[in-house]
Amino acid sequence: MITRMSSLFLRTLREDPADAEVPSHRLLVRAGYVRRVAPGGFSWLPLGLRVLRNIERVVREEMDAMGAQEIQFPALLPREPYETTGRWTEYGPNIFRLKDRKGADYLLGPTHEELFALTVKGEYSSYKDFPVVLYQVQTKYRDEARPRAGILRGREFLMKDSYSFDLDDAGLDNSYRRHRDTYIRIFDRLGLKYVIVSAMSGAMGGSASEEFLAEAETGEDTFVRSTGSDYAANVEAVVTPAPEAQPIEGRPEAQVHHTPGTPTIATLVDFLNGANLGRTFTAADTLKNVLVKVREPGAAEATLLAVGVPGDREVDMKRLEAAVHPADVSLLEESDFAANPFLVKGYIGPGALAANGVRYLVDPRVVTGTAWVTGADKADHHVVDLVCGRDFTPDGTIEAAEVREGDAAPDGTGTLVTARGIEIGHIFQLGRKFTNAFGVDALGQDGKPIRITMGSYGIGVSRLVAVVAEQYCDQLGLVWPRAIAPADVHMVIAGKDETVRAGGERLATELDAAGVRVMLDDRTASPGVKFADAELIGVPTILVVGRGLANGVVEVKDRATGERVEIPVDKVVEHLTELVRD
RNA sequence: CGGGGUAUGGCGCAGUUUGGUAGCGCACCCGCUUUGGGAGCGGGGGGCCGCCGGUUCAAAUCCGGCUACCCCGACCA
Repeated sequence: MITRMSSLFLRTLREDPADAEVPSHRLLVRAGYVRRVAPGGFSWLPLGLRVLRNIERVVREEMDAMGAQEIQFPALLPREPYETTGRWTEYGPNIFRLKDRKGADYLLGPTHEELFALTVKGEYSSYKDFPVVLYQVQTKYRDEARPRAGILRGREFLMKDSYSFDLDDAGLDNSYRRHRDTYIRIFDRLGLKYVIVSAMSGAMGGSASEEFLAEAETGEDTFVRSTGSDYAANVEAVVTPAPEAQPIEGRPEAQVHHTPGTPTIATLVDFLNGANLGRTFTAADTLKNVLVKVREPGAAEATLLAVGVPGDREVDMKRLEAAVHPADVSLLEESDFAANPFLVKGYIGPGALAANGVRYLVDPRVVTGTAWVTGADKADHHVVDLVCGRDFTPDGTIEAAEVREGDAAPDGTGTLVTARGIEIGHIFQLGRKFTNAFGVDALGQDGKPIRITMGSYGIGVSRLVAVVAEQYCDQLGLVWPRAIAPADVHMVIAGKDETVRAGGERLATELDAAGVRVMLDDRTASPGVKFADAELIGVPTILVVGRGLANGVVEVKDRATGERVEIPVDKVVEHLTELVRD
């Protein structure tokens, strides 16, 4: 195919759009790939649509290769199935709802688990039909509170979502594994730098959910990686290595000290170090007990939960929430302290918690035999050398302490460093939540119904355009990987000389005949404009046909490396055909 | 929802303090020249200055109200 820039629906911008911050947004707008229509809503212009379609093609090829079958649901959906699963309410303000002329409720699909489950229920009913994997590439709608960063987070976006249906857990594991392998192939073909992180804490089951995060400074997700291995995880999923339990014998007795004016860890440590106790204390020697209220879904009342973490660390609310999911967490208010007088603010200790039946979960570093400085449940008093397993016994451990750079990696290979990423894929063993809601069964060999188990798997297709742009760009513009580039070769005709123009045209025709996708800059603009646009647009190979033609050579420039070589005209088709094939 | 900012031609901006017939660059159209790194000269088209109301002889500019958008945070996967 030859794309003539003289008639291509394209206008590049010399300046950055004022409202674009992140590189992908800036460049995709400047290079004329997308235009903003509404907050979180973009139109795809010819070049952008090509890249989007190319990414779709890669996704479809790999999904088809794993045996998934493509179907397509409407984006406009009736309320009822979402009412059945409770998500009409659960989604809150995050879905677009609308009414038809009769007043019936509809929504614009944010995701389609309900429809897939219902469709399988409607068509299949024998164990012989399973397993089956269905997918669609569909426009999704979410009423994001704050769309941002161009097409990285929009309110309308293109997503590939697939769903597996299996008879048993082993089948689900297998479907999950196959999706994981397929996703790796897709993201590798797109040339992305990414990590696979566990999306849930260990307590909820290891491989039940993983996220694919593309590395990008502009990413919204923080994850950690090990300096010594491939280990990577969401901060919420980091498992703290527990130290060995220590012998209790020989530990000094616990002693209560009068520690006036020490409601914070810093003031306490200062006080202890000035109290002639014969040793030096640090914040890590103290045990900070933070009280929260936890409300289980559907429960009317919240219950108290005490979380004990080493005093040198904050409680990370996101980690705490992930650890108690699906329950809600909230901080205590003054009225809660008033209602529970045994909670002495700033001086809460394990003693009062146990005496009053408050569930007490501690950081995994708090193991049997470790000694702590903590609250004595009395204003201005702390207890020193309170030994875990002797003087107090927690109800269990919880991953709630903040994760910091330099912490030991859970796999013991090195230390953790933090990085930022953009979620590009998510694979998830859903289990029977939706099949239970709709009663999706298959009749087994023995004539008894088998409840089907589901997996759900998503790829943000439109987001990938921006993610690739984010990872492949430089000062001058975009630099597309060949697999998804809008063309293979961007030919700049430099000069108005009629023989140069004719030579370029002839070459373009030959390249086209050889199966090379050519973007032909046949505009009358000056050479500087054409070179700048070629670099901005980011086709992987730039071919300059100009003054060299008189000597029988043209120039081939690699957009990524900037490297340029002169090639004899009669060799250029062969040369470029090889390049494209690689 | 909290904090900050912005709103003037397709894009990027000045003009608002101190009210007086809306301007610059890019892009676009015409002519001549130019053609290997965002050309030059000349001529031209295009704007209810976000919206509503007020003050005034006169409002982009002053006053009141509203709305939209951007950024940070909260929220969201």
